[in-house]
Amino acid sequence: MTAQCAEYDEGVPSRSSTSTAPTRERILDAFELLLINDGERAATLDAVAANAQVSKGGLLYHFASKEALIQSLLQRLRTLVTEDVERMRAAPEGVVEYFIRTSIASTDTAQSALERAIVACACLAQGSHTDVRDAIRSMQATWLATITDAGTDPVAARIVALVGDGLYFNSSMGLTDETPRSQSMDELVAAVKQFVAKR
Amino acid sequence: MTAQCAEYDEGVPSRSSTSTAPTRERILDAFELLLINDGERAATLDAVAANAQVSKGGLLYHFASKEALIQSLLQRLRTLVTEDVERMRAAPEGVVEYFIRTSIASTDTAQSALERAIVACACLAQGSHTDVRDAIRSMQATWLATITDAGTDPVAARIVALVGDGLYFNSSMGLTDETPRSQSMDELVAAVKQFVAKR
DNA sequence: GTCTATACGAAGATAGAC
DNA sequence: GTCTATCTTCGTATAGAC
Repeated sequence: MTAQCAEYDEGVPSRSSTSTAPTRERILDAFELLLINDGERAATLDAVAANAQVSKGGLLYHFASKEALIQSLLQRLRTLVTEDVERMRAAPEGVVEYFIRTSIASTDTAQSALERAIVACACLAQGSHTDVRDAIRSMQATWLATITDAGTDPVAARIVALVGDGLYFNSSMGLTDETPRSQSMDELVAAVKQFVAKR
Repeated sequence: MTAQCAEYDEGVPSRSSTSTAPTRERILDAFELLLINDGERAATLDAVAANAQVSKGGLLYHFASKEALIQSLLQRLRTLVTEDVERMRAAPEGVVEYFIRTSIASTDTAQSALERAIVACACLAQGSHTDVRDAIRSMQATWLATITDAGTDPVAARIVALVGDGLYFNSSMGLTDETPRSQSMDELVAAVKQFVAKR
């Protein structure tokens, strides 16, 4: 195992994925963005291909079917969650603050890649994609465990987790103007931490 | 205005809407249930018609287009929210407890009708239905105002609202086995109330 | 690896019979 | 009010050229 895995310009599908990233990644990014911005219904193979700047045939060379596209997105989510939990465990500001702040749109590259994957998968989860739901449930379980492992009271941990879900719910459904470093976020974080400390 | 408005067997589309309710309501119920259980993609006119036990032509007599169907669902939501806020304001257990407990699947008829409408609309809101998003945002604003009007500290109110959103997020996305009177709900309510009281 | 062309079914909507 | 065609467009997927 050498130390490559260079990741290209990964995580920055800034301009509708007109990036120089390899086709496969560009397609996955386009799929993600379509799900986030326009919902499952709009994320058709045609639309994905157009946004990734390949033909439908080109897309289907990389992902043999729509199902394959979904599975790859799920795989991306799982990888990002694993990495995130490690950062969370190591966070100097503490697990709770890290969790709350990263529950809304971030400008940090690694973090926002995760958020995009989550919101995109949440869109798919509303349909009857059992495996997508399972992945999200498993992610939530991991978060909850990480919070309680850090010594947080179980009920408080549950509330923290729900606040995070609430933030995702809002961001998966249109504009939460909020940024992770806004004043209202600071107040929210302070209040939650105060609550957790008192239990 | 006489005191009819009998509502038929409204609010109980228990068995896939095989009810005796008038066709229009049966169709709307079927649309709602399809959105909830199988997502936006599955809620096609064909599927709605089949579940409401009318033909597609019959459906389109009552609702001239899919858009009309959506608008009627939105109207139903707005009506139910208005009624709910009145109940919330008058709730003997207090605004906060009422809000938290009614944020998950209820067996109460009036309450569950609202929940169904919300979850169904949340599914639609992921697409680019601007008006659906607006309706949900307005509903959230009303709730938040009701909580703060009851004397709750603004930051605490925001946390309460987020916990509610989190509960909806989970229930809009698959099984939260939770019931409004389970032990874990009692603990959750107690903890939230304790937090609110201390601010 | 990427494209064009095409098959085929599904989804929304219309027309008109009963 | 409700039904059965029928039309059209869209979405997924395949075949085969470059």
